[in-house]
Amino acid sequence: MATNANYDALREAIVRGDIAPNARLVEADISTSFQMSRGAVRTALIRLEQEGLIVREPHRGARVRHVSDAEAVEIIQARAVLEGLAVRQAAGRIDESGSERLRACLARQRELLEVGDLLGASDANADLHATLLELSEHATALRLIHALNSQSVRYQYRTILIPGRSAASVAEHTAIVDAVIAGRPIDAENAMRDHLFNVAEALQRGSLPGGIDTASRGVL
Amino acid sequence: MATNANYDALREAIVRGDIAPNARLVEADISTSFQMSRGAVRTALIRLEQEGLIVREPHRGARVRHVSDAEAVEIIQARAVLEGLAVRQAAGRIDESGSERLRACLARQRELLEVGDLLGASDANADLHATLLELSEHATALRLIHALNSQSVRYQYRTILIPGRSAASVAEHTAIVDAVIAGRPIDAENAMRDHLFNVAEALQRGSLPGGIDTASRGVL
DNA sequence: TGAAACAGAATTGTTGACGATCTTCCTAAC
DNA sequence: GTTAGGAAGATCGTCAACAATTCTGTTTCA
Repeated sequence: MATNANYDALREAIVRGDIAPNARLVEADISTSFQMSRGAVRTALIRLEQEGLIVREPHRGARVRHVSDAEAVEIIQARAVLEGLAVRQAAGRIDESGSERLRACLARQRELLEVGDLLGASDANADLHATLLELSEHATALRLIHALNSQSVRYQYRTILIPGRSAASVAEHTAIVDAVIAGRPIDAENAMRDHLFNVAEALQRGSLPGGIDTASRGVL
Repeated sequence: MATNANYDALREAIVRGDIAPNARLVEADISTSFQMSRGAVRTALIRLEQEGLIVREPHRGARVRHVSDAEAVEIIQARAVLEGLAVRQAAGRIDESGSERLRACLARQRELLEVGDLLGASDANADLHATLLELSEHATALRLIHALNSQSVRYQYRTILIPGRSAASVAEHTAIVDAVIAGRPIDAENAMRDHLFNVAEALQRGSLPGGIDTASRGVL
């Protein structure tokens, strides 16, 4: 279906930050630039509003929703408990092939950090989290976390730029993976919670380099 | 705006279970029975699909999504960790008026249970949880929990019917409220988690009275 | 100069009709 | 009796036009 493909394209553009926050989304403009009918644009905007990615005011059009720093902290906290739940379940059903995948993710992230490739390390970080979630097979947690991630991509990878966080990040991830592979659900959950609450605290402390909407876009 | 009111009406009808699960939702039918244009019905269905309340198949109409027992367990687990997060924050910012409201909720539930009014106790239960969430002021957790509740209302209050759960429920709720009022975040979170994970376990054990889609509808 | 009122443009919201696609049922051939 | 084929009905998806509302720029008056 062409409509769904176009919807994904528009969604990606918003999530990736190609469209500036608070910028107006005029239906006619999107219609032309994404080559879809205005009706399709309308349904896409309704879905995006329900997903929390944009806000629509009556007769005033849609804007991409601006996520404040405080809200970003809330989102990471919610991720912390949900991903904790997920890895707890993952630790209960881990097998050899899953263990291998996790070890590979971890090794890759460690290599990239040693080379100083923060961009690559961020991607590896995302891969590791995604792999853990996939192995958990907790569909509900997965769905919620995915939605949360979409809303806060701009904040997603900034924390690794904080001096000292990258080393801590590797240690924390290692603890998580070890606990999951060893089949210790409680430890896995606590490790994941500690990890993400640390990230939230770092974000809350505001010791973040660069501007949010300009400098970090596309770089992270 | 009339459209939003109609949307809420349709949403309520689905959430309350007035429309049977897996029943077909034809746009034209809804259009007549709810006295709204087909366009309005369309937007409402799109929103409801994004909320996870219905599924829409191309050219085959919409159905209210059937939530399996396994999925209901997942939903309660997710609620457990999210409400845990919320009460943790609530315990950090509780004041005298909030404490009073919580004590009132608890007292009411206890009274109703002593009288044997399970229906009323269920409502009081919901009130207590809602009050706790409101006091937490954690907008993100609140939003997610609200969405989860909508998807699993049919399972929401069944657990209190399990022999012995009602007494346990009161004890668990008392522990939560005590910890929040005393300003002990960790204890509050653990108490809430224990409470809801107990509910999840009871549900998982399958020791539930009555059928899901017939007997319990409207009774709980 | 500044503010209020007005007109025009721009944008969203709504409606109705038409086409596309799926389902169902009937018929006919084997 | 069973199955393949097709026609009719039902339903969703799309489109264009119109109505309602908001925004913007200009004019006028104090």
